[in-house]
Amino acid sequence: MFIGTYYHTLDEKSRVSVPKIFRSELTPGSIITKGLDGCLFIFTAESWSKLVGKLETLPLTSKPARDFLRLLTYYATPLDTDKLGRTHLPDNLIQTSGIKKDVVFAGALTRVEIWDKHTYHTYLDALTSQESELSASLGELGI
Amino acid sequence: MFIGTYYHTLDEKSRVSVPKIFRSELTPGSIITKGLDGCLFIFTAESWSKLVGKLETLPLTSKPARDFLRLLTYYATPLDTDKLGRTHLPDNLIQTSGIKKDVVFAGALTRVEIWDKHTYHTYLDALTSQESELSASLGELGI
DNA sequence: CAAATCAGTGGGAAAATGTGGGAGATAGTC
DNA sequence: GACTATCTCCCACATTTTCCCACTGATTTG
Repeated sequence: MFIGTYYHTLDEKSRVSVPKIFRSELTPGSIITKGLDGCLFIFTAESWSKLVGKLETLPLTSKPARDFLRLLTYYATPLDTDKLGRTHLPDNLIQTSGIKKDVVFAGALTRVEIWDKHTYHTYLDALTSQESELSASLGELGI
Repeated sequence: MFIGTYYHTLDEKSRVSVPKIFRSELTPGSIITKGLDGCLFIFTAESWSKLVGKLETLPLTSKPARDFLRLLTYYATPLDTDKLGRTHLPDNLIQTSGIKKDVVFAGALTRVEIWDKHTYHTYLDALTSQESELSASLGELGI
């Protein structure tokens, strides 16, 4: 289970430290790819294969299904870290997420999300102002 | 069952003592996260895992679902205490709750709530003046 | 009323983590 | 075949975090 928010920096070699407490769960086989709302997703091997299982059932004839599948798979790359727990971010992932230097890792239960710091705060500010509407609408889910 | 109100102070290292009588129920696995109305929630391990079970069923494709999930998980952090019963509050929780130095722990049956002292009193004053309207609207809930 | 114990606060030291830089190896090109 | 550029691995330093100890104030008991 991934929770919490952690700040790190991208160095000149496009390396970034994976937060220490996430490492034990992000075993080899984890996949990093383009996410939704402007962030990147890191899936564990397990949650990735669950997602792939669902994607494979989508009909080839549905354009939104093809688009969604491509978004996830085109950008996907294995997450491998060096001895000190840093991973290399490919250029296409850096560009699509708008990551500059300051990076935010945020836990979202089954996945880790990576944000550019500025994008993250913009997103979170918007979220906070919708807080009451959100909690009201999800009260309907029995939460 | 958590009841009562207790005052403590945040030190320069962002540590705060958990009220003694709450500790036995706040076993390892308890989670602090952003609450509603400006306070923080401490969930017991049990109530948190119930919540997680529901959150994990939310579809990845729903924007409101992603938003709500992030609101809860991004701010979440394990409540672990040092040998003297203090816990560390991460910066994002301090900022979002407006906690300065004086902190209020308040029991709310299944959870503990943490307030900035000033925010707490402002909230409570407003509450007191609405008492009669409140009791009226609660009639609708069958209480 | 006094003494002792317990809870809360503050500070200091040691360990661990994050960041930057450098060296070596590999691959591609001229 | 050699040179250059890129990528990967490794090491060291600095900062942050965590653990431990001591003091103060309050409450309870003898």
